Amino acid sequence: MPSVADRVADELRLQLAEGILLPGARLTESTLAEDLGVSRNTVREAFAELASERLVVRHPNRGVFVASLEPGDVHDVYTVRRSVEVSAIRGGGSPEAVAAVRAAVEEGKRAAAANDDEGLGTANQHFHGAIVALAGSRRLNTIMSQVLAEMRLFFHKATLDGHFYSRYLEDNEEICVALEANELDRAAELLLAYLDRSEEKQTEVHEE
Amino acid sequence: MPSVADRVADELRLQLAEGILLPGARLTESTLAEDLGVSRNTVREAFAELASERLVVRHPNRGVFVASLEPGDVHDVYTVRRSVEVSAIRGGGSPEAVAAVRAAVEEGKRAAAANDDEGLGTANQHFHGAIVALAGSRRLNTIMSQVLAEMRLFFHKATLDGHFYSRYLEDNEEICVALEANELDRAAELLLAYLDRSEEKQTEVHEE
DNA sequence: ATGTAACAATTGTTCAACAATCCTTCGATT
DNA sequence: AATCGAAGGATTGTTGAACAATTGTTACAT
Repeated sequence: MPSVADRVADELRLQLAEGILLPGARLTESTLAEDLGVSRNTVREAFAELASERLVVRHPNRGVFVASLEPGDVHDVYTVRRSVEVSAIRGGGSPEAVAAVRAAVEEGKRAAAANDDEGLGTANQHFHGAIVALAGSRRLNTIMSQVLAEMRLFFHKATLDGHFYSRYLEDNEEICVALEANELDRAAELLLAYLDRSEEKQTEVHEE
Repeated sequence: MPSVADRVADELRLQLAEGILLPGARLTESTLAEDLGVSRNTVREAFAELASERLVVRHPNRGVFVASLEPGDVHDVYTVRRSVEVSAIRGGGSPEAVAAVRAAVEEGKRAAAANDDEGLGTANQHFHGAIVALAGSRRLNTIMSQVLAEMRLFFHKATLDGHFYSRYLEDNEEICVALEANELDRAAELLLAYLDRSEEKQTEVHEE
């Protein structure tokens, strides 16, 4: 029984992830309300949700816009990821949580075998989500899922690039193996190196 | 010129931190709107803000309530803190950022000298905020300030306890010295130990 | 070209209404 | 007496319309 505002927010989140709404685009309350068949007030509540997730930015008296990456934001996002993911993997995790990481790795392999680029991307996100889930913290999980949502929004082009994830598969496998062997320091190092490399790539892609 | 909704949210945040609104208390839209002289819709927007900060919980069709600690939440909050604070201190930081940490330590000493318990508490929060600020990440900073707001809400009683922070002063000093000497691993260890001890204490206090 | 005054469009906020949902009270039934 | 269920009241969820405040733009005068 999700509320109408929640469904509006979900719809927008979807369109943001799909790249239908591009960064910088303006979201006008009245037209959105009409298009979705809801009231302006409801749209506003949805905006409040999305703004709290940084998917959308409010310019007072000017309107809300799809969030766009400012210089330094790529680094900022990766700073959060390094903090959250590395500490999570350092703490190990329950066998089920580790199994979830493994499952994400396999999901990625299947997607690669099927030449499913989009599947590869979501599998990668599942992988990193599973890493954070190792910590078993509700709050860390929501932090991570918000960061991932931001990345979907910003790096949409990059994820469309086919072999962008190609290398990641082996990385994830290696990290997962280390994790399963309980070599946590090594796993953390690998993950950190991965994140640094990934940041570098994303920074390149985003400079144009 | 903050919006009305923002001011309502600020007012509520204040009352939450002050302990005027206690965990579990119900916040009725209509009465709040009347008391603050604003519209129900505006109150709702403020609620959306606070809910995104976990200061308040929405029970659909039932109303919003001041967030209350469920079993495991103390541990959860400290899991976030360990993740964010420890990684931040491990990365060192600019001289100005380190100076800010030092300033928070001195602020705490002054408060202790003046027997100002409340000042001791806020100084401690400044200290940990400054630690996270070492990382120079906007997102980590907002995450931390939300966590601190949660702690203010939950542990209000504890902060009223005078010598609750007494030991913390020396801890902070020691951590700060290690940081200033650029002994980052040692500083991280000290901080981690501090957090573990703090969690233990808070857990005790909260079990009644 | 520059500044300014009117103008249109959009947001911020209020108000009033109504449907949907929840909680309680009060019976009715067994 | 206890249980169940049906009204009743209260509050939330959502709508629609209105208006003030602010911004951006256009047209005009200098």
